[in-house]
Amino acid sequence: MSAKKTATPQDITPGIRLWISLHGDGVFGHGKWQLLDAVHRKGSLRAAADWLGISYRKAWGDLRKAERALGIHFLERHRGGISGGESNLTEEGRKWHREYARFQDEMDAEVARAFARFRGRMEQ
Amino acid sequence: MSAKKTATPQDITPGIRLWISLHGDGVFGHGKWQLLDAVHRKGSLRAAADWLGISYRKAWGDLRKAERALGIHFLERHRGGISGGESNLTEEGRKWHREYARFQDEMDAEVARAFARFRGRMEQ
DNA sequence: GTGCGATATGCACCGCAATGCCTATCGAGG
DNA sequence: CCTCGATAGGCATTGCGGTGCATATCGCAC
Repeated sequence: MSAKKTATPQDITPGIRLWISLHGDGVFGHGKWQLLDAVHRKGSLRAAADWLGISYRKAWGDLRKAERALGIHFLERHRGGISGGESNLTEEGRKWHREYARFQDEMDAEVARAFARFRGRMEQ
Repeated sequence: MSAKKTATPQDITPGIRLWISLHGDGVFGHGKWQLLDAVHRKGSLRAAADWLGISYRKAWGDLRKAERALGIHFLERHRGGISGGESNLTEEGRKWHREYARFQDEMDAEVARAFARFRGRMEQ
């Protein structure tokens, strides 16, 4: 082991959380993106919630909040039918899903760079 | 008013939160930076807490957590004396205070740029 | 050696957001 | 027309971070 107590160990990592606010409060972030992502691949909000390990109640509430705040319909919902119902991303939903991911990815890469510089400055 | 419900209004803004983790949990972020900042200009932890509008209890606990986790002494504490005591940033504390601010500033600038690109992609 | 005000720390309590429980409603299919 | 499973949503509960309270210790000045 390298043995030190004062310096910056290797398991110090940067954290970042991004979101999009309307009038100051967050209405879309990583959690809701994951939800869109899960719906996209599962075909229903319920299956998406189960897949993510969160309650349907929360998933539904979160999505509603985002849709109301942004005035966007992310999902095309269908109730009833033999399967009980289903949900899929709308055209605009897919667009958000795709572009937000890119936004997040760009920032993830950037935080790694900025943190490396920070660390460089600290260790001299 | 511009009148729309589906598009992206002008008061949609990006949010970002940065922090530094050790073994996965955050030990230093904006809150603790503000604390260092307040101590720097006030000269005591108590005055800093009052200045920030948080309880001394919390300020003290937060700082202790960060110091223990990182193995760094941010403050040089003095108990007793006619004034009761005081605290000031150590050399290393000032360095963190300065460099973390730069790290944060760089990311703030970056998120503005990335979000502008995101918005540009969305409105076409 | 007494008083004062800040550091130091445990513990009990409180407020609010997240979590979960329960119920209603919908509609294709048999 | 009844079943089934998912959407829809009200409402009770809980979990946890922050606040407050209490107590101890320190050391300079008087």
